[in-house]
Order: sequence, then C-alpha cells, then structure tokens
Amino acid sequence: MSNPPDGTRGARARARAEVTAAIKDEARRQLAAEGAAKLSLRAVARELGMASSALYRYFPSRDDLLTALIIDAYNSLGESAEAAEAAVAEAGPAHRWTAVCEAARAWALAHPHEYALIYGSPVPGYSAPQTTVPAAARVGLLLIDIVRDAHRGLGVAKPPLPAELRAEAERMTADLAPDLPPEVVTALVAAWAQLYGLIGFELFGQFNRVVEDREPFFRLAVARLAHGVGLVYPQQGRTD
Amino acid sequence: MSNPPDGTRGARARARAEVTAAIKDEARRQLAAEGAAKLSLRAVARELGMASSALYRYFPSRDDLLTALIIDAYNSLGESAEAAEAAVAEAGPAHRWTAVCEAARAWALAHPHEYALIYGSPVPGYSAPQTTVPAAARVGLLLIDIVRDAHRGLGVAKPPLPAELRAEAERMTADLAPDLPPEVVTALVAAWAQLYGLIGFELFGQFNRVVEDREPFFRLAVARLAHGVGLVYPQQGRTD
DNA sequence: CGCATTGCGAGAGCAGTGCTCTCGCTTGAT
DNA sequence: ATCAAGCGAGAGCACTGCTCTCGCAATGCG
Repeated sequence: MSNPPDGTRGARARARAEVTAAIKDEARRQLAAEGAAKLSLRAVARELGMASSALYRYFPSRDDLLTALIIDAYNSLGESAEAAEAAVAEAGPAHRWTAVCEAARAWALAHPHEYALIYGSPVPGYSAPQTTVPAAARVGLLLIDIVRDAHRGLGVAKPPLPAELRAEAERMTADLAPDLPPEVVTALVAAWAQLYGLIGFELFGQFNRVVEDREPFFRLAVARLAHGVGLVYPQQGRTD
Repeated sequence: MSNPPDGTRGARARARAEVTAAIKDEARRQLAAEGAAKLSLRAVARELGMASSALYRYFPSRDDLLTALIIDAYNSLGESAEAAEAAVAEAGPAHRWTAVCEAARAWALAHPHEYALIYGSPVPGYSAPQTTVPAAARVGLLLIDIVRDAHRGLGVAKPPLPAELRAEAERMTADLAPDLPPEVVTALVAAWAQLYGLIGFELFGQFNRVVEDREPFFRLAVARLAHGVGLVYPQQGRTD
C-alpha cells in the first residue's frame, strides 16, 4: 500500500517520532533532576535500554538535543502564558498583564532547570540557532498585544524620549508594534527584560535572605511595570 | 630563623599563594575563552605544565575552583561599580545611580562569561556557598547608599504599598536600610533585580534583532529605574 | 512476490574529563 | 641533623561525547 494508514506517512516515521519523543522525555527528566550540564546522552540511552550510539540516529549531537529541549521549553512557557491570558481575556489590560507575568513566574518555579536553559546563561559556548526565535517570542508578543489593546485610541501620558534614543526607538517601533508610540515600545521592551530579571533573581537564589515572601513582592513589581507601559490598575484592593 | 623574611609567614606559603593565583589566572583565561562548562582542570594543569593531580593540592574540586572564580568576579564587578561611583561622588544621586548601573553593564560586556557565572544560571547542580554572600552584596549595598543619601531628610512622594506586602516590606527594610521608608526599599530591591534583567537580556542575546542601539536604551531604562526609587534627574540634556 | 535500498540498533574504540591513591622528593621547622 | 609536612608526578577508575563499522529488519519498487 502506498497510502500511509496513519497520519504520518509510514509506520516507520511513526516509530521514529515515538522514539524521538521518548528520548526528549527522558532527557527532560534528567534535566529537571540534575540540570543541563549533567544531562548525559549515555544516561538517557541507558535509561531507555538502547545503545548510546543509537541515539545519534535521532539527534546528531548533544547540543541538538538541547536545542530541541529549548524550543519545547519556550513553547511550554508560551502556552502557559497564553492560557493564563486567555482565562482573563475579558478583564482589563492590567489584569491580563499581571496574569501573563504571574504565569511566567509560575512556570519558571515549576520548571527551574528548563527556565535556566532558556533564560539563564546560554549553555557552554553554544549559541541558540535561529530556529528557536519564533518560540522564544511568544511571551513578548503577548505582552505587546495587551499593551496594544490598552492603547487603542486612548492616548496615555507618555514619558519623554531622549533625543539620543529617538532613532532607535522608532526602528524598534516599526519592527514590533507600528501602531504604538515609540515611548511605549521602549518602555515595553525594558519591562519585558526586567520581568525576567525579577524571575531570575528569585529562581537563582539572589533573593535568598533578602526577599522571603516573594509572591506579593513580585505582584507589586509587576504592577509597577504595568504602570510604566501605560496600564492602569482599576482597583488595587484584595482580589480573593 | 623563626621570623618570616617576607610578608606572608614562610616562603612556602608565599609560593603556595603564587601557584594558587596562577591557577586562577589560567582558569579565568579559559573561562573567558570558552565558558564555564568547558573549563577543564586538566587543561589548566596542562597549560601550567603541571600534573592534573597536583592541582588538587590547591583546589579540592572543580567546584571549589569555580567558587573562587565566582567570588573574584563579584569583587571585580563590585570594585568597578564602586570606582565608577567614587568618580562622580560629588554629583547628584541620580548621576551616581546611573554611574553604578552603567559600570555594571560595562563590566558585564567586558567579562561576559564571568557575568554568566555569577548572574546566569548557577553552574550545574552546584549551589553557591555562603562564602560568596559578602562579595555578591557589594553592588546592592552601593545602590542602597545612593538612595539613602538622596532620601536624607527629603521626604519623597511614596507609591502606595499593598496591604499584603506590608509585613514583608517592613522586614526587608529592617534588614537592609532601616532609615528608608518600606515603599522605597521594595522599589529598590525590585530595581536591583530589574537592572540585571536588562543586562542579562543584552548579554545573552535576547535583544538580538530587537534592540540594536543598546547604550541609550539602557540609559533610559536605568533613568526610569532611578525615578522609581525616588531619584530625580536634574537635567536630561546631552552629556557629551 | 522478490529484491535492493534504506533506516536502525549494537558494539568497539578514541580522546577527553573529574577525581583518587600511592609513591618519592624537597622543603621547612625543630 | 632529623623528622614531618607539603607537594608533584604517575597510574588508574569511572564516566563523558562522538565515530565507525557491522549486521539485521523493515520499506518501497519493479
């Protein structure tokens, strides 16, 4: 029969996809248990009951395995954030902003080693290939959308933009969100980076013995970030 | 002779200190060249013309070598920041704040792998020992000092503090800067984390194809951080 | 249906790693 | 002058990523 009975053409390809997934699953297990640097191809193969050399049929090198895990991690984080945003889609922009930020933090706390993989120091000497870009952009695009919605014909007070940054700010605006004012776009990109500073410091132990009750601290910082991009909290009261 | 002829007691100890320094120097070279994960004890020993086993007389394990490098890196960064601050000690707080932040960024760009060592993902499975704490705190203490000076009997407008954060904010304040209002201390700690978010994103490639002209962008973001902790820029004009 | 092709798993092997242990030499203090 | 401590070197263990070759099995073509 020349027609494949299942979705992927050929049972061969199907098996291949399954083994590939099994390898990534086991690798993710080891990643979560020991961290990226202790992820060992041989240990993965051992756990899967196959020869280490067989693994190279699926991933040409350890770095390629890591790249696959990185893309998956970006997508997992992106999905979490998108789901959290969708759950409060009807609420105001400030609420949606907070939901996305808190989803990112929650995902990071739940998958610390995967977070370290994508937002910590890039793994040893290795620089992420272009393939990761679309997955990596998901959270950022979400934040842009939210701010865009908030600014739709609203005309928020814009902080002044230094002359030296004018050109670059307009270039960034054209690339990212042509319908937003450059003042907001720069603030947005900065807030995006700062969000991961907050998450990283908590995750990597910089807040140890400094900030103990992290959740309300994070909430306040995120609210201030929101304020910086022109979102206003309607009511700061208790939400429980 | 029971009196040591040189500063450190015994010529033996002197030699030991020199070898220790040589090892760290070579290790730092490899760190800068290839990154932390490719730092190899054997390669260091090879380069120094000694047996790999001899190296263990100086550092009981690879992690201990890394810890030493981490402390040195924190101190190097701290010194850079302190020097930059001292150079503009007479200027206003906002200027001093900017000087510290820009010194941190410049140091990070000049020593990317060392920066990754201390502010990137903590190296594989390894968690920094308590020894690193004083060195790690230097930049943070600098920022606190600056804000403290700015607030000395000034009474800046404070953003409101949510009730859920009140207790924690007061605890942090007692630990870090009892003479500052809790509203400012929380903003300060957040700004501290966010600063490293900005630096990390630039260093680790997240800004590639997003922010191209990084310096003015960083300057603006840092100015806004300063604003958030109550520092006011006297004059935002061109400074060249 | 038969056959050539292709994909795949296994094993051996290479170069490299962190780390340990034991052996002597050299140096320093007594 | 003696003795102990510090130190360097070498061999060796268990592990890593990666390569190459071999033989089996499934696949798709005529």
